[in-house]
Amino acid sequence: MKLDQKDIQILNLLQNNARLSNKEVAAELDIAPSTCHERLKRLTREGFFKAFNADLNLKKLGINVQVIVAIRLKKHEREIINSFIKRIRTLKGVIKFYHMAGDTDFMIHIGVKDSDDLRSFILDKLANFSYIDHIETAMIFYDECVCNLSIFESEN
Amino acid sequence: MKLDQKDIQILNLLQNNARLSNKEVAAELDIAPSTCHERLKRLTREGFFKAFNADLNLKKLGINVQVIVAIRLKKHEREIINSFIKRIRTLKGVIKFYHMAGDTDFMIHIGVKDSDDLRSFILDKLANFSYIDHIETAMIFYDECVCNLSIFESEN
DNA sequence: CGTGAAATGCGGAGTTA
DNA sequence: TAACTCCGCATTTCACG
Repeated sequence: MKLDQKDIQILNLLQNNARLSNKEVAAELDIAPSTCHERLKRLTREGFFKAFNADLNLKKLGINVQVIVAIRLKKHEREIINSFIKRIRTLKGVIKFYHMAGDTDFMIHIGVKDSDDLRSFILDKLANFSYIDHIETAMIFYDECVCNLSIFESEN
Repeated sequence: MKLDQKDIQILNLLQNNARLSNKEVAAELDIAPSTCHERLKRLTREGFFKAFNADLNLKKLGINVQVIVAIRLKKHEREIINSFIKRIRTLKGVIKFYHMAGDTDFMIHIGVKDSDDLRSFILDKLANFSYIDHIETAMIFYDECVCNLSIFESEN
């Protein structure tokens, strides 16, 4: 499917403000709400959006510790990878994970209440996955979604 | 501010489906739309939402290469960190970044069209920041937002 | 719960090939 | 004519006080 400039503008707008109403998007693009609505529906139908996420203020929710846990597995068969991913999805505290090429197989971004919870996360929840070879934890001072995709270049 | 179970449900719902209408959220919680509307407004007013992001299907946008660039700086004065963060925010291709404690100072999640773009990103855009000591790049096979915060534990 | 506003779907107009 | 894209309008549905 071909995207024109208007489509790209819609994607770009919603990327950083996913709760904009159709009317607001239309006003921004300077087209009629009905037109905008059709485009938005089409983009959704065609699968251009993977999800719409609310980025919560974790501090206000008592989540004061954020870390990246880097994990190396002993084996890399697809089956083991898949079952590890399934496991990750169920673990409370997981915010995002990356399956990587290279020395580290997985990087998991987790958020917990305090260092006790972190300890429990790693020792009780993670380390008992039998194929884990190595775990390394690094604290996050600050993280930010930038969402500055190169396809939106022409708008600057 | 105190959050009750309904508030937490609202946060949890919107976290993974930020474009739900007020009516839909209300139906899910089994409360009146007007009640839900007030709670949602209150949560917004009190700053529980940092942002609402659309998670785009990067493959469909021609962004075929995603990597994590791990960066170590030569110095760690606040001024240098801040100016590096400012720089990161302007770079096309940046999706998310983490400011870390430990050996690596920054991890930047970037998405580009192909390996040529990656090369250009690192050599032309990144490496000319004078305080960079070391850059390491690792390819992302797959990444996923899980958003499985521990405060939502009680709902399972 | 009522009012005003927005979402949604349709027919038609303008454009291009 | 056929294929597209947009808009205006009418109806349903929703936000919000």
